[in-house]
This record gives sequence, C-alpha cells and structure tokens, in this order.
Amino acid sequence: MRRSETLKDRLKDKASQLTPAERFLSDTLLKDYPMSGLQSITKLADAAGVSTPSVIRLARKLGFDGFPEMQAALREEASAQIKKPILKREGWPEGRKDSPAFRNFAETVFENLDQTIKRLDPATFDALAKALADTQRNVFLLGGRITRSNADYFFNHLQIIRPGVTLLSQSPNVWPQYLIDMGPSSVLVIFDIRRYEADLARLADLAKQRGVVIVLFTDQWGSPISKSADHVINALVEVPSSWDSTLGINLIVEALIAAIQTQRLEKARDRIEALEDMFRSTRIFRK
Amino acid sequence: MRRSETLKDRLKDKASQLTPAERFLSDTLLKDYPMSGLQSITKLADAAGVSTPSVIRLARKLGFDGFPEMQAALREEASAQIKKPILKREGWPEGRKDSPAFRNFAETVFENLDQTIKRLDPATFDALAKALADTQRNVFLLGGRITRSNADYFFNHLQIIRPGVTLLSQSPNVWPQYLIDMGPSSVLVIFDIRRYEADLARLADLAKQRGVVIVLFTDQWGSPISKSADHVINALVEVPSSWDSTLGINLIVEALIAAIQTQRLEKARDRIEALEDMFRSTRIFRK
DNA sequence: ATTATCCTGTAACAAATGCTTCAAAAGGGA
DNA sequence: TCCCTTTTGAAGCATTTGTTACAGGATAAT
Repeated sequence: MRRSETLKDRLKDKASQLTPAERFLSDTLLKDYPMSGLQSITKLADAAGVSTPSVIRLARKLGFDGFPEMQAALREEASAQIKKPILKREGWPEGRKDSPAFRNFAETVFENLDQTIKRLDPATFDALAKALADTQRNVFLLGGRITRSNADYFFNHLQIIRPGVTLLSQSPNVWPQYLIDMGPSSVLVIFDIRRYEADLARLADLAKQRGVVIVLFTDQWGSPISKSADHVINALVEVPSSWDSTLGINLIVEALIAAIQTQRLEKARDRIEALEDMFRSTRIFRK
Repeated sequence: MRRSETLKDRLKDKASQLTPAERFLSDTLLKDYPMSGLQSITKLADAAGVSTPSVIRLARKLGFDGFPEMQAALREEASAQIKKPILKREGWPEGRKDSPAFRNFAETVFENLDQTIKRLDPATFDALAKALADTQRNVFLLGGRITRSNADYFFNHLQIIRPGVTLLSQSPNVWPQYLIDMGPSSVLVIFDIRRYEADLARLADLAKQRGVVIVLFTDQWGSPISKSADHVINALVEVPSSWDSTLGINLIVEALIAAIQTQRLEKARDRIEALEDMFRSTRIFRK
C-alpha cells in the first residue's frame, strides 16, 4: 500500500465493505475533514454515536496499526495541504551534478525566507519604514560578531539615502560616546542572533532608559533584547551548516531600503546626485 | 475581539514577555502552523526541546486554562481556515495587509535566487570551495562600495574557519601593500556588481600579473573583471528598487562557507574553540 | 559575594486515552 | 424456527497524557 493515499481515498475505497457503525464514523470523519479526526478517539466515537472499539476497528480496516497511526497520517495530510509556500520555486533542473549538501542548503534557505515573510507583521514593517525614513530622527545601527556585516550593509544604504545615520563601532568601550547623543527621537537598530551578546542587551537597556526607539533584528527564537525592543523582526536563520544564515535578515533589510527610498524619493535623489559628484572628484587610485 | 483572537496573534502579542523555553515553543508552533500544535503535549514538547510543564505554562500565559483548551482553540481555528477559502488557497494568505510593493519585491528576490542557482555551475562551486578550504593558499577579499559588506561577511566567517585570510582596506592607495604579498598560491576574491568600479578592475589586473587566482562575484551582466577572473559567480541582482539586491551573492557565499567548513571540519573545530576561549577572556564592557 | 527572583526540568500523580476481551445483539440463511 | 456468522458495545486494563509540586540552577540586584 502506498503512503501517498489519503484517508479520504481509503474511506472511499473501502466504502462498500464498511459495517453500519463504520459508516457513521466515515460520515463523521468526512463531515469536518480532516479536523474531526484529530480529536481524541473518545470524542470522535461520541460524535459518530458509536463506541471506541469501532473506531479502532475502522482504523485497522483502513490499513493502520491503530488509532494514533491513523491520526498521525491525517495530521500529516492536513499539514501538507495547508503548508502552501508564499514564494514557490520550481524544482531542480534535471542532470545537475551539484552536491546533495548544496541542494539541501538552498532548499532550507528558501523555506527560511518563506517563513520569515509569513511571520513578518506588515504593520511592523510599515512602521519601521516610516520611522527610518523620518529625517527628524537620528538612526544608529549596531550588529554583533556575525551580524556586523548586516548592520554595515543597512548602514551603507541608509547613509546614502538620508542624513543622520551612524554605525556604532564594534568596541563596547566607546558606546557611551554614542549613547550621549541618543534621545526619544532617535532610533537604534540592533542586530542580535543566536549566541546573543550580553553587551548588546546592556546597550539596549541603556538606550531604552533614554527613551530611544529600539528596533531589533533577531532569529526565530528571539534575542533577550526582544523584551525592551519597540519593533522586532524575526528571521529564520537555521540551515544545515555550522553557521547561521542571515539571508532572512538581509531580505527584510533590502525590502526596507526599497521602501524607505520610495518614501523620500525626490529628496533622496538630490542627495545621491550630490554624492556621485563628490565621488567623482575624489578618486585617488585612478590610473 | 475576544474569542476571535487567533493563537498566532496571541503569540505575537506576548512575544516580548516570553521566556527562552517559551520562545522555542512559539517557534515550533509557528513552524508548521497550526498542525504542530495538534500533537500530544509530549510530542510538542519534544519537538521544541523543552519539558511538558513549559508547554502548559505557555498555554496559561496565552490565556487558556490548560493544554487541551489551547489545542481545542487551535483545532477550531484550523477547521475554519480549511473550510473557508476553497479556491484561493495558494499565494499570499488572505487578509495580509502588506503593500503590493513588498510582495513584488519578495517575489522578485525569490526568482533571482532561483535563477542564480540555475546559472551556477556546480563545478565552479566545488572548485571554489576546494581552493578556499586549502590553507596552503592565502585568501584576500575585497568588495566595492556596496558589496563591501558582502566581502566583510565572507571574511568574517572565513577568518574564523581558517588562517591566512585578509580583508583588503577600502582605500585603493594602500592596496599595493597587500599586492606585494600575493602570488600564484594566493586567491583574491573580488565582489563587483553594477556601477563596476575601475579601481577594482585595476587591482584585478595587477593581481593577475602576479599569477593570483582570481574569484569574482558579480551580477548577471558581469563586471569587466570577468575577463581576468579564474572563477566567476553570476548572481541576479535586479529588484523593483533603486538599489540592487545582493541576496543572490549572499546565498552563494553562505553555501560556500558551509561547504568549506565541512571540508575542514576537525581542524576548524579546534580553531573555533580556541577562539571562543579568547573571546571569553577579553570581555571589557561587562558590568 | 550573597541574596532574592525567576526560569525550568524532574518526579510523582490523576485523568484521560487507546486497546483487548468477551458476551450480547443483530442479521441471514437453512 | 433454529443455528451460525457477523457486528457491536460494556467492562476492564495498560499506556499515555496532562497536571501539580518542588527543587536545582541561572540571573539579576544589592
């Protein structure tokens, strides 16, 4: 018997061989499919007006070892049905010679991105874009040991788009110098994923006391900073590797950059042009 | 607003007040929502890696009397969700309020990643991983104005995994100091996407003359450096934004990191442990 | 350092669940 | 009608589940 057979199908196949009591059950199972089958055996039996042994007999008749097995199959089935990805991709091309490890890695990354978007609260995203586009607010960014590059990437773009953006140094002992300039109209963007860093949490607390708006980019489990943060972005980071993947974080960062840029389109354009001019006139290495 | 609150919402509302164990649970619940919550409390606890009492505590914190109550609510919820949209099941979930711009952006990124992988030659990937795992070779990395963060990200990980890794300064006028140490057994990894930078090409040429193996991460059109590069990775970077997306590059970088790490597993482990020790003994900011 | 607080898992327990046995109904031909 | 087969639920049992109490362990505060 192949595994891909759905419970519905099995019921239909055996329909003619069912006893009256089993028919009641089948009816109940199909009535609120598949949820009715996910209750306890007692509740299901009651709902169908039969006894619990009848349920077990049906499960066996359908080819399962017992009721829990049937329920597990049902759960699996429903899970597969519900779990439609937002972002779907076609399969791998035939005849590719890349390693299973690579495929596995890539597949996981895709799922992570999908889940990251699913868990993202659109309101949070919009609020974030708005706050970061507001030039009345100063923006400070800081990453951890691994996420410092993500912070840098965000900083790099933000700095081009708008004024008042600062990337904090990696050395905690100079943070106070930045803290002194933070206030209620400031935004502090912190990146902190697994192996959460105590120093970052400490800084977040101090900033919080000064009324700073705190934005946190973290993993699916959430850094301790979640407690004091005003906005939290949870990105899935787990991949088959000794290292975590920050692609989910990058996705949101890039989307934010696009949104912010759009919000201050005209102003940003002038700024960028001015920047280009300066770049052109300060080349050193040339020729 | 009372009963209609979904478990997902409750989790989000209380997210900041959750303890670590509860965060693991929350993650597990959301991962295969809502099916993961329909198992027995034991299975759920196991899947999340916590104890059963923690599950009950979470259920209570979310406003339920106990685990069965929470499960019943979940079942109700799932039942409603399944029987409602018979047709419109795929794509973005109903009732999401995010902007069309965001959707568009996310979908484009996904296609880019997909295409980037399709265009990647597995042989190139393997050759790259092998070369970068070889400690006989010195590795130098350098990015452009935007891609410097990607270079930094790669550098950050490589440096932890293996010795002999150098990130070149952004200032072209100090590059000669690095060039002097490059030879036929060196690898130079350059990131150069649209708005290709002449300085980078110049450096690549000089390095090429010294027999350096040149690895290039670029966009779909290809930086001029492609000509002198030994290995080229083309990532799609175009998104509905004023800025290019470097997610494709990051994907390959992360996959490479995983592959390299795997290749020198034992040696890397010792190195990482030694690093951890040093980190622990050099904390400054604490208290 | 020491204390207090919070977090979390172990262990014990009660309450169900899932299953087996068995005898009573319910048909179904002679 | 009788006898035989099939179907069914009641009762009892072992397991598993959901819950409580408690104590070790981690954190933070003093």
